Amino acid sequence: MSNETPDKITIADVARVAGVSVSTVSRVLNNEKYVRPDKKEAVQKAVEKLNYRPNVFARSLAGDTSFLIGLLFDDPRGDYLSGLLRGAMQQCQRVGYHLVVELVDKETPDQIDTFLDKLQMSGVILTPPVCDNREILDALTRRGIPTVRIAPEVPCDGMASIVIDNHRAAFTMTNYLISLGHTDIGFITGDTEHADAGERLDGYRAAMSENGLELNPDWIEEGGFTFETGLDCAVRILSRPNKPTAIFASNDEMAASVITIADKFGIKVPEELSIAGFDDLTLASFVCPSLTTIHQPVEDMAIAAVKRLMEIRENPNEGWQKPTTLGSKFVLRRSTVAPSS
Amino acid sequence: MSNETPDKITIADVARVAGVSVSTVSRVLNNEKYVRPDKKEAVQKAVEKLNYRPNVFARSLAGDTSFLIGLLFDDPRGDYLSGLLRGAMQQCQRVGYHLVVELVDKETPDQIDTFLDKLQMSGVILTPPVCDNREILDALTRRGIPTVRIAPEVPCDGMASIVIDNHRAAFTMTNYLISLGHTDIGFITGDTEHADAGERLDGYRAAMSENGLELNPDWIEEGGFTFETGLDCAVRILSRPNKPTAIFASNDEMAASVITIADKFGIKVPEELSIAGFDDLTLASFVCPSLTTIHQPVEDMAIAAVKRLMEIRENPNEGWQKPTTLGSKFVLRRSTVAPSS
DNA sequence: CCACAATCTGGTAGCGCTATCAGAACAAGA
DNA sequence: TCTTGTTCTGATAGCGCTACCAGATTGTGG
Repeated sequence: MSNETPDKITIADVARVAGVSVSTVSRVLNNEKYVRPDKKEAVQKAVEKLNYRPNVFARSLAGDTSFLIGLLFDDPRGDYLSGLLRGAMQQCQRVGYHLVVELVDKETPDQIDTFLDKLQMSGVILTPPVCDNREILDALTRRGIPTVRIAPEVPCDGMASIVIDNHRAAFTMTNYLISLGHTDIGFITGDTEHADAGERLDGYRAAMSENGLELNPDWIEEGGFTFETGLDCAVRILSRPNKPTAIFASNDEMAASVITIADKFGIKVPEELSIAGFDDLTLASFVCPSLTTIHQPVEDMAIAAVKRLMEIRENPNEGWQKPTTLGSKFVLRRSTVAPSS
Repeated sequence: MSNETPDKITIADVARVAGVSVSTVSRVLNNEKYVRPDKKEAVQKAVEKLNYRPNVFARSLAGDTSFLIGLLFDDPRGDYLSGLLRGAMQQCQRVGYHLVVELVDKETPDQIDTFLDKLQMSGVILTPPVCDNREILDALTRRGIPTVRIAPEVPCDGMASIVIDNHRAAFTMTNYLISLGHTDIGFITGDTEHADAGERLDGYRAAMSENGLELNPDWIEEGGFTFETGLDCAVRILSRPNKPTAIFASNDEMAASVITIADKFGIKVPEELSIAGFDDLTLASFVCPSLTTIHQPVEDMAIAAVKRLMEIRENPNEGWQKPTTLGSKFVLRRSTVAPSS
């Protein structure tokens, strides 16, 4: 009846079974050099046989790595952030690390110090918008903790980052709309504070000018990456006497706003107005018509972040500040067609 | 220039400053009794002054708690799961614990053993559908790790759980539809494997019978909590010669399916067909018309889970198997109106 | 053959904390 | 006064592991 707790197996047990010293076992576990192949194998066999798992706490206390990676959030909700979480978990699992998540509350900024001091993180991943929080960046730098920022806005010396090719993606989307026959293409920007927003706008501009199309300032509105701001922009653009035949919104939420407003204005989508989004949130498939958009490889970005962290650990003195850029993907759905005229 | 790593402050430093022994400091830190108030205060002052943070690894290694709570996911995406994550992070922060998240991969089931052996979790929170995974439940039970399951389907001896009042909520919603004047009310169930699904169906049934309304089996279809299964159910119900004037779907995704299909069939929503959902996902506000639904207190459930874990630690021998039930909230939006006839 | 380096191996001192024990201080009753 | 119990305090032995050092073993060139 009594299902006793299985005896704790320590490194000493492994050493005994393998017929070596604890030092040697430790060496094998940490993949150090200077271990003879036969002993290495013996240790591995013993580990297997005893089903031994090294204790993270003891390792952390004695050594300098904790095998813990911190993932800092402002708010984990939404497709984007939870996609990052998923990717990070996957990759951590693969490399035998563990993910500790923490909310970064604006009201209690020094909690980050507590967090970093209590758990000696091996590395930290910063998600937007936390990745641009100066206090946090400083706290991390001060402690010399390897850090990777995902889609940061502002630059930060010597910190690695993972970004996507916003410019190219926006360029591709705009080009696609032009290739359908659109010449009157509106654009709704994101929050201009955000680097992504600017890059997407630039990509749109580049495609327009490269195709000899003029930008009509009446059709370019500044949104804020939210459904509400998108509504305002859509109203402004679609209230004008001359309307564009297509609108490219900087993200899916704002594209959804455009659909809503077009509906209110009695403008048929996509027949009278093509709409393109960016991000490929789940809502992009749900809205009617479903959104032609740009799919961000969110999970891959998190995976890349963890990989980057491992590289930094192994080679701390490289120049890691150059961002890693991942490619995005064009997704064709129902919200874009050739102009009707 | 050189921003030196701040000297590590240990419990010994605190002891020296406070003029007591490390034992006493430890006692204060762990809130043990048998410490004179004046010494306690001296220690607290010293902690404050030195900005001391206890090292989690040392505490875990020496003691029996790790101050880490595990949150196990099948997939963290979607409003529901990321809401849980947010709640759990919040509450952990409040009580000075930390959240370690892990993906439970079906392909590598023994990874959970590794996980549990490596990091001695103080407690574990199981999210659906992981909370019904037998292997994991066994692994946890075997180790005697305090566990709380969120919205579990199947019972499990001696394990705490957090649930919502599905029955009452479904009853309320159905009653609301009836009060509008609907008598022909269809229902789309969730995955029948899931306990939630059955309870919601029962709530609907109870309200119908209590109001003297008969159930029309033509209008009750078995879905699977997904957008796709919802589409099928909607098609089946709305293809019938006699259609209901309202459909209550067991979750928002399936309610969204009904909107889509009604649209295809040329049925006006809500004028000709009222639609109610359940869960209050973000999509409930986005779809057109926005969904009248039941809001689940997702974050609160996670908060309750962490609290429960703390209670279990403090009082391990209580009967914790009784589920904690949280109340849900009726949310009125645009998808439901009185029948037109 | 030796000298010297390169490659291995084991012993052991902690990492920072808690658990445990022995004993001090104090209170209350005989 | 001396018990007896209760409250309080400090010394110290680890928790399981890695870092470091000292020594053993092997390889290489003169």
